[in-house]
Amino acid sequence: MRIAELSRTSGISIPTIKYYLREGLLPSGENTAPNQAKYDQQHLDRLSLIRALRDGAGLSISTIKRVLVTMDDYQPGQTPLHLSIAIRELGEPLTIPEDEVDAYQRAEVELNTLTEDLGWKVDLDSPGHDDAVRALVTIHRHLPGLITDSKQLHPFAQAVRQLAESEIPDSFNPAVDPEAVLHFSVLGTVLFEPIILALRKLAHVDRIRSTAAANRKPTPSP
Amino acid sequence: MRIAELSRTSGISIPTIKYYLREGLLPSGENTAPNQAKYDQQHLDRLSLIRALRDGAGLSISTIKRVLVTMDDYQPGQTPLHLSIAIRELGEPLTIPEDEVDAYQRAEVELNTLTEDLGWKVDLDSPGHDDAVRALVTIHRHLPGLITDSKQLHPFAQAVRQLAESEIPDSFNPAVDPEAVLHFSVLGTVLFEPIILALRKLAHVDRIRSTAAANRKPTPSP
DNA sequence: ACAAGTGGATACCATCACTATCTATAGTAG
DNA sequence: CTACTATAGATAGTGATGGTATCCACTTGT
Repeated sequence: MRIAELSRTSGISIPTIKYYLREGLLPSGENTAPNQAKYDQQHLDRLSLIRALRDGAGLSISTIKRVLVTMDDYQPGQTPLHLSIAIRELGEPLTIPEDEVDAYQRAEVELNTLTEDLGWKVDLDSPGHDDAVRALVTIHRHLPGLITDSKQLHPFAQAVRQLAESEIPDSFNPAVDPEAVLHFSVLGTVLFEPIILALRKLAHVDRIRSTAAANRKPTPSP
Repeated sequence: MRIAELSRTSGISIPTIKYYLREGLLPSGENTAPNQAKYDQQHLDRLSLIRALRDGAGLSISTIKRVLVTMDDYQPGQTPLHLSIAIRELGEPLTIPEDEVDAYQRAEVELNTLTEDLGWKVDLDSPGHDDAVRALVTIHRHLPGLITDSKQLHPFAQAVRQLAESEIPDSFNPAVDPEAVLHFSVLGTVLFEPIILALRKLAHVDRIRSTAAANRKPTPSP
């Protein structure tokens, strides 16, 4: 198909498609002449993936590019590691301002303690590691004293682990069609994020209403 | 204190402070002359809150403004409702493109079914409602057929509820210093979001490594 | 008296994610 | 063949965002 059809089918304007081509998010079509190229289903799929990453978690074009490049690196036979690497690219790489090295170091130690206490098999290269460190630093900066001991995070982290268990059942086996798993995992990681955050807010509301109702009855005369 | 000290203490440049003043995020200082004003601890607190909302969840200036304006509306005695309203402002208001009305309607029905099934006491005005609808629409668009029945989300939603329970203990009582609760709730909602998402990724890694290890042993000869 | 600091207004700037235009050429209907 | 539209690739422009920078007529501190 030619670019006009690609645009019509995907619902993305031609200038935008050209922009994605320039930025290296979309591979060029196969040239049939210096100013003619043909595109196929792969290009449609790629455009759909780009939009999903953008709409789902509002990823920037440069982050999407990193993810896609890593996904394209995939060679059959290297699944579990590669899957991690691709998902790690969803976060921004950690850059530590020189005047805050120790804040980051403390956060990193805190995170290591937490994951070791819980027995999680993760390491510094795992996706989420850098994001967690960054988030801990931000919390300590803006709510200092809230977390004085990483043990305080245990119930919280265990609840998040429950969440992960509900997403990845015991039967999960990445050996089945690794490429599909890669695609689905990246997309699932991103598309469920907003749902989690939204449901969390709803659960908070329910929780506050429930505890308020429960607290009202036992203490009718304060 | 004067603006130079406000800037030094908060670590935010004078032009940026003036920008926040212009945008209505920061109230003006008390004028002592046509070109002199004095600022106090409230302004420092406000600047810190602005940065927390920005750094924590990357909220836009306009969203932060909406949140702050709502928080400022607070009148003693109206806590639980007001708390909800302030937190609802953390999300973008829902605007439905006219050509997708039914996709949004279906998502809304799906969400209502889910919360009713689970017995959550929430309504259309609850914080998270609009975000959840938006997120469901995005999932259906990019992974059509993944969720055919809202019951599929039950384990997932229950896990999120566990999370909320770990954050809001049974003893939670908003009657104690409502203003502090408001401040803390808004900040907590935002600052824990990146931690949740990061820990989720780490939990995924652990889960995949664990299930991979478990699956390897029972099937030594495929 | 005078340098340094201030509030308020306005202009400017860099980044981001597109969007538009231009040119030389290719496909295509009559 | 002609006339027309479509195309690749290059370059330039746009609107929104989140600040910076400059200017002015003043105060303030010394």
